[in-house]
Amino acid sequence: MGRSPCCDQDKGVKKGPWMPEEDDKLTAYIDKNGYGNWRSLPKLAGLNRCGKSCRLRWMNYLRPDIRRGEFSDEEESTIVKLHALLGNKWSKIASHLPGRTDNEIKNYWNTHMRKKLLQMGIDPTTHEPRTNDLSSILDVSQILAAATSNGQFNSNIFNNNTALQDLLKLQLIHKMLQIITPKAIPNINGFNASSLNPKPEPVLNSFNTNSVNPKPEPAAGELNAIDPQVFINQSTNEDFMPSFEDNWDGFENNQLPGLVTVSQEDLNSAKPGTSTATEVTDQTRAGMILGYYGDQIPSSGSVSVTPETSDMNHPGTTQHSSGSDVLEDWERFLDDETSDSCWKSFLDLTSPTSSPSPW
DNA sequence: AAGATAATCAACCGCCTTCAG
DNA sequence: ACTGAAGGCGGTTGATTATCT
Repeated sequence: MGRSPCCDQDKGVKKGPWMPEEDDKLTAYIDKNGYGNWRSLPKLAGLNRCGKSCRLRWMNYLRPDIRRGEFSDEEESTIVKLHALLGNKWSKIASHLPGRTDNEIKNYWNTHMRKKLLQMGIDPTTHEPRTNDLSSILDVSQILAAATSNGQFNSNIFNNNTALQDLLKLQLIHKMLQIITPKAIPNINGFNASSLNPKPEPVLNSFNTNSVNPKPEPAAGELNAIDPQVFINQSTNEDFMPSFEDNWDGFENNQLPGLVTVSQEDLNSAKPGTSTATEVTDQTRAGMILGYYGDQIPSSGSVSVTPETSDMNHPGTTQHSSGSDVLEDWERFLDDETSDSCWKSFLDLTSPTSSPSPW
């Protein structure tokens, strides 16, 4: 026969918030005896609680190695990247953040980081640009036109302008995808400055630009006359972002690294309107992440450079083979602090040399 | 100042996997 | 090999606190 029931004495066990005395009892018991059998622990510790409840309380709040307080930029960065890779695998994400619990990370994600990504125009579930609101993403050429008045690039507009930096990154990613699959990724022609205002979002899937942006859009002809100060003034994201100038040299000299492709199947599954959160598999997600965030393909495992299948228009394009190894490779890549490149510092939002960091 | 609304987060619920019997 | 409890996990709830009107 199997074991006896865990909480068959559940009738009458206390629920709800823990009292300090209960915490003391649980801590004292575990300090003295350790834990191993949560089922029998409450009785032995003199607690009228379910074993599960004791475990949760200990794991999430009483453990001595728990780290409380604000999440650092570095922690945010790790969470974003791991969430992009793993999805809502909070315990796995927590294992990369010493002292943080899955519950805390989950709460933090749902209350803070989801909003942040939405404000940046990124779908927090898929980590893709929200292509059903592409009008909110600027065309990089227009930004550059605004920044190069008098024929000279004015890098000052990028300083302390985190929203603009976000948009530049998004735009670059978008252009990459356009190059890879021009049919799947529509052009971005419209621009609405008011959409830069972080606002509470309506239901994501029924997002309607007009519903959030009551102001009239500028005429098409006005696009090239955008005053950069508009963006600066409208930016309310005052935290994070490495300096754009740190990454500008290579970009300015057209020294972008080779693009990273994903399979057509991956891209098809990621097309707007054809994929849902549950339909995006880990492998697809890994492929998209490699395309979005990475230029450095892990040297081992299933990922390899395959020139014969690469886009000849974009030397250096690499292709990954699908497989669960990709996830492991990518995890190793995330842990590899020695990797460094234009893309890493540009798209990797946690450049350790830049502080503060967005994530 | 008071009520309404939004944000936060501790804790519960129920499902899934592992493993003891 | 099978059964079923224990442990683990992710989704959700609801109480509390903060902010807005």
